[in-house]
This record gives sequence, structure tokens and C-alpha cells, in this order.
Amino acid sequence: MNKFLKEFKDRGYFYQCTSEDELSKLLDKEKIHGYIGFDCTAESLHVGSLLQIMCLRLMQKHGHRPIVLIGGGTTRIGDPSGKDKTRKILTEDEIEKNIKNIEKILKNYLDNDDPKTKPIFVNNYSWLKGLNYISFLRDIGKHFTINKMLTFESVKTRLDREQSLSYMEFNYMILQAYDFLELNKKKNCSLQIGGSDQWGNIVNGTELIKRHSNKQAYGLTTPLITLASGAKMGKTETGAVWLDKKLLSPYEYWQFWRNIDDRDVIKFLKMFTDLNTDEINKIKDNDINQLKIKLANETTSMLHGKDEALSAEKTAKKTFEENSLGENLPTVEIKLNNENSMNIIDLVIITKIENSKSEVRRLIKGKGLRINNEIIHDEKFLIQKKLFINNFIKLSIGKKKHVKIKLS
RNA sequence: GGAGGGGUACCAAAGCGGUCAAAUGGGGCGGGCUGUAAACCCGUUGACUUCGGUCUUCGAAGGUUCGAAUCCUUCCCCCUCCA
Repeated sequence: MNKFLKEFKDRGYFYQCTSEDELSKLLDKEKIHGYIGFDCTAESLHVGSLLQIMCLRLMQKHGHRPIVLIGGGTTRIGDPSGKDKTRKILTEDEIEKNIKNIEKILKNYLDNDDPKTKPIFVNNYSWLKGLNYISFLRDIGKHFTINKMLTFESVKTRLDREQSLSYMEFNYMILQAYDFLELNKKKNCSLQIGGSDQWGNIVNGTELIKRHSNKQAYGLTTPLITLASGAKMGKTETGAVWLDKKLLSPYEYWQFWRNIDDRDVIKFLKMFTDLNTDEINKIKDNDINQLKIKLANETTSMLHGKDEALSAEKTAKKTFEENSLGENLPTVEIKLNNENSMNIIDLVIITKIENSKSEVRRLIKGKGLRINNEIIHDEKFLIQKKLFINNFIKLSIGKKKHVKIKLS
């Protein structure tokens, strides 16, 4: 088997492939261009996209050139896959802003210097916006039958539930197929990789290329990642796991990986680090917590750099092992009132960790709230100046959420 | 088009005139055990509160009643069967 494909499988990225043997031969014979599409409905990517990003990296590692397609055009339509409602349509400005930010994040992960594998960034808006309706229908539309389109899962579920599916959304799959054709023609792109939910859209692309240009193209999908606990991957103590410093600090990102279920650690080391798979397979009976730290360090360095990772590790160590005040804990600045005090409940609300006062009261009743490691029992507890050590206090909510409060 | 069934909190699902901020299960949150794990055990789970209470909620809007998630009317939505 081709080396790229082998590693793709060894790392657990493989789910389905259109014609594996042929693809393997092609990859042996030449260096190809392969693409992955990213949606730009949000201002940043989150860990849900990390597996796709790792696929881009793997292409580079094996000398192939990744094409990053940003769905500036298709975002204006909305993919109905997996959605039971029409999405909200973003404004032009929002889309532009999202695209810039997403590109920036992706560049953190990719080698942007090697001329042989330097990624190509494209935005499908550039070819979709100028499409001529009549010629599009004649050139492209004729290759799609409604009969077949109606059998797609994304369409079926919407129809079965009698939820409306607009003509606009119905066209999404054609546009994605067209993207692949366009990249095949202009950039000689012969492979599309995507999540398993994209299978239908990807196959449409390879079939369109076959019918339209009589050329062979390939599709490769990755599995849906599930956690050992059954939950969807991608939540921290405080929310979504964004790949953007502004939305989730490197420390919090590090914590996300540090808190992975034991049963997922080896799997994730393979998927989300560059560590050699043979070496990972040799790991036995090691201290699982050391492995989690390793996982956290590797994933964090890949995104935010080594310094940030080490610094996050240091903060975690101080916070969890020494019970002191780690440097990179999320910090909130507050002002005391005229009497130089602040109610404990108000303080928690200000940090935005909780947004209901009742919830904070409940926390206090359940011994879940601490100031400088001391459990707070009284909901009327006042924060006063003398509590601040070097101008800081440590506010802990539960065992894992710790916030530094700075007096301004 | 015809005949039924149904819309209850984050989800599933009971309640069918007052004792209902609404049983139960899941999920979430907190505590215990531990290893910042899992499993397990306990507590909690509308908002605000001077801890006395107060306010808002059972598809939507009206009505009956001292009193409605519960009864009536209209409307909206979903499901099943028949055509």
C-alpha cells in the first residue's frame, strides 16, 4: 500500500475511499494535489475540524500539495447535511472576516515555505459568483438526475420530516461537486478528503469529473470521532474548543487535552500528534497522566507554539499540583465598590463563568466555590482588599475551573 | 382530501381543575472516592430574593372558574393510518 495511505490508516483517519487500489497506485506514481473544504460560518475553526487539518499536514509530509478550499461561496448557500433547519445567512462582511481568520489558523498548522508542498488557498466564491445560470445548467446540471439527488441522506431526512428544503439548499451538493471539477481542471486536483458525512457530496464530485472531463478523481473520508464516553468531541469546562487564541486561551486548550478520557489517549496521540505510530503502539503501562500531558503539549505546540504549551503546562502544574496561582489562568479585572468590597455572587457573575445568581447560590450550598482555596459557605461573603495577594485572588468553581481575579 | 393521535423544562416522558416550579429517567452542574480518568455513591437542576417570599413558565391567542399544564373556542405545528 502507498505510504501516505498506510499512515492515513495507521493514524485512524480512514473511513471510506472511492477506489482505494487505484488511488494507492496514483499516489505511488506521482505527487498529487488534494483538497479539503472548510466552511466559514463561524469566525474560527474548532477541534471538530482538527482531523481534516491533520489530513492536510499528512499530505504535506508525504510530498503532496494540499489545497485548502474556503467555502466563501457555498457558505452563502448553506449545506443541508446534518441540519434540519435552514441556517442563518451571514452578511458579506462577516464572511470575509471569517475567511481571513480561518486562513490564519490553518497557516499555523501547515508548512508554508516548502515550494513543493506549499498549500494553495482558494475561495470558491471566486468561481461561483460569476456563474452563468444557463450555461451552468447545460454544462453541469445535465449530469445530475433529480432521481438520484432525492436519494441522498441529507435530502431525504428533510423531506421525510416535511421540513422545507429550499431550492437554494438543494443545489448545495451540485455546487460542491462543481468545486471539485473546477479544482480538477484549474489546479489538477485529483483527490478530495472530508468527513464521513461528506461522502455523498464527494462522490458527486468524482462522478461529475468523470462525466464531464472523462478523468479519474478520488475521494477519501475520515470517521466521525466519538469519545469513549459517547459524547461529541469538542467541549471544555467552559464551552467550545476553538482553535483561536482570542476565543480559547492556550492554557484552556491545553486543559482540554489534559482532560481526555483514559480510553481515548492512545487514539488521540495517533490522530492529533506527529509522534511516530510505531512508537505509540509500543507504549504500555506507562503513567497515563504523563501521556495526557504529552498529548496536551503536542497538540498545543502544534497550534500555539512550544512556548505557549510549556507555559500552559507550568500553569497547570501550579494550579493542580501546588494549589498556587498559575500564571496563565484566565484573568478577570475587577473594581471594588465605594466600601472597598464586592459581593461574592456578583464577582462570579462578572467572571461570566456562571450567568445566574441562583446557580452561584447553589454552588455555594454545594461547597463548590472557593476563594484562595478556602471554601465559601456564606453567600453574603464579601470580597475585600485584604484577600488579595499581590493584587490577585484565585477564584475556583468546582475542581477544574480556576480564574485569577485582578484588582484594578 | 378523510379518520385518529399528539405538542409539557436541555432531551425523553408522566400529570389531565387546587396539595404543580410540575413525578421519573437521561444529560448538565456540585460534592465524595481517585489520578485534573472511568465506574460508583450523594446532592442539585426556571429567575430574582432582605430567605419571609415574589415573578415568569406546560405550542399560540382568547374564554370559563375563587382557582387552569389540566375544561371550552379559534389558530399554528408534528405524527400514524386510509385515499
